[in-house]
Amino acid sequence: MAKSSTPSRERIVAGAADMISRRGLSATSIREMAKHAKAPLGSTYHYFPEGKQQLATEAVRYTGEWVARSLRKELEAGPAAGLKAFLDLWRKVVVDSDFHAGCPVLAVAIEEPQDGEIPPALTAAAEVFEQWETLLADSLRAYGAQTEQAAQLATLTVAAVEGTVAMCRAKRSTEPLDRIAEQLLVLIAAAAPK
Amino acid sequence: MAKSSTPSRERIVAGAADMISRRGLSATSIREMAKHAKAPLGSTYHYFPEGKQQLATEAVRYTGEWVARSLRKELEAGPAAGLKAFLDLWRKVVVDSDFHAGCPVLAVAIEEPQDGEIPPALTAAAEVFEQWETLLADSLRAYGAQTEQAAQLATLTVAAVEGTVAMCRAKRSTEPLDRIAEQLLVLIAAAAPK
DNA sequence: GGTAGACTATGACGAACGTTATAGCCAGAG
DNA sequence: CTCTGGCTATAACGTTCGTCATAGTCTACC
Repeated sequence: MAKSSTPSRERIVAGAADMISRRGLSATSIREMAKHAKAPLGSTYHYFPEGKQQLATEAVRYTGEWVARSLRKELEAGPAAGLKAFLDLWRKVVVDSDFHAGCPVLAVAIEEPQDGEIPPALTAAAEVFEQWETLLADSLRAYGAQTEQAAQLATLTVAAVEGTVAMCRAKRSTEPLDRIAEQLLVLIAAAAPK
Repeated sequence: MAKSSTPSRERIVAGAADMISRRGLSATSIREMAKHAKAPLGSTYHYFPEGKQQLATEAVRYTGEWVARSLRKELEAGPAAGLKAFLDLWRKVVVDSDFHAGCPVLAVAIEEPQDGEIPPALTAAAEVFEQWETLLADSLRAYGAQTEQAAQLATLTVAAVEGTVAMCRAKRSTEPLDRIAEQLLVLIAAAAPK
């Protein structure tokens, strides 16, 4: 008992994140998530008793932490290095999946809440975006950027990368990523001189 | 006969674009699209015999042309005016829908092709992005921007706005749009001085 | 006024959906 | 050994999905 850290549970979450990033939340069925993680369907409802919403929420947070970890590490070398890592990470996701996968956080963010209630997965997506922005903005400020400028630039960076990943998938090319990389690197160099 | 320009057909396409922008493509059923346009289900298969994919493709192109029209008009006053119109247009979509609607082109762009085939709706999304970028880039060049710089800035703008619209929905706030607006306006003013 | 062809109404098809229930397995504690 | 409780296996529930077929209505021209 109390042995709730079975590798099976994390495998389901990681697999769910991958599938959501490819097909979107509502096009991904719980049966497929289970099969993709080689777990029985019953297990998903055992680990995630609140069903699909809970699984989606955890997948978003899982991705958020995965990216944040890389971001935190590379930002130690300054905001430009952090941005490069951010760009490379998403480029790898897109290329390795042959333009099939993207960002699961974005995929969840654009699904409409149909009740009056705001689904927890959407709130989680907002928090993940906020977290990424804060990491970037803090680093920019630490390297000399003005407070307001840092916040604006961080938002621009996260939004542009998210949008560009989607554009790369549609165009089946990484050229959009290459283009915004140049622009963002210049911007960051100018805003955070030291 | 030959009276294929019934208002009913366009109503279905416009309604489909709206619904796709809210819930994504696969979460939007043909039955709901028909009901939303007050058209019978049979009519959708009469007007769009290739089914859901055709309807999605036309919805993407419809939105693409709607935005391009506004863009072309406002860009006559220069790239800064065009950008402002682009931002305002999407801000209006997000606010008027109480953060429920976004961009249907983005929604279609992030759906995985499950066969080896690339669905026509995805190709249409790529073309729409390309069209918006070209409109912006041409205007930037006409006002003095370098060729390469103009292309990069146009891609950054479209991608950032698309990503920001999604962020605004998740956060239920227009603040991200306000932030990137400032940054992009400065960028464009610097790149296209006259 | 009759006939053709554009549109609508209705219902059905198999498949897949999210979710739940129940019975079985199989480790470790007593 | 027995027993408990975490996990699995299997089947079923009601609903909705995309798509198709068919019969009916309506309108515009000859």
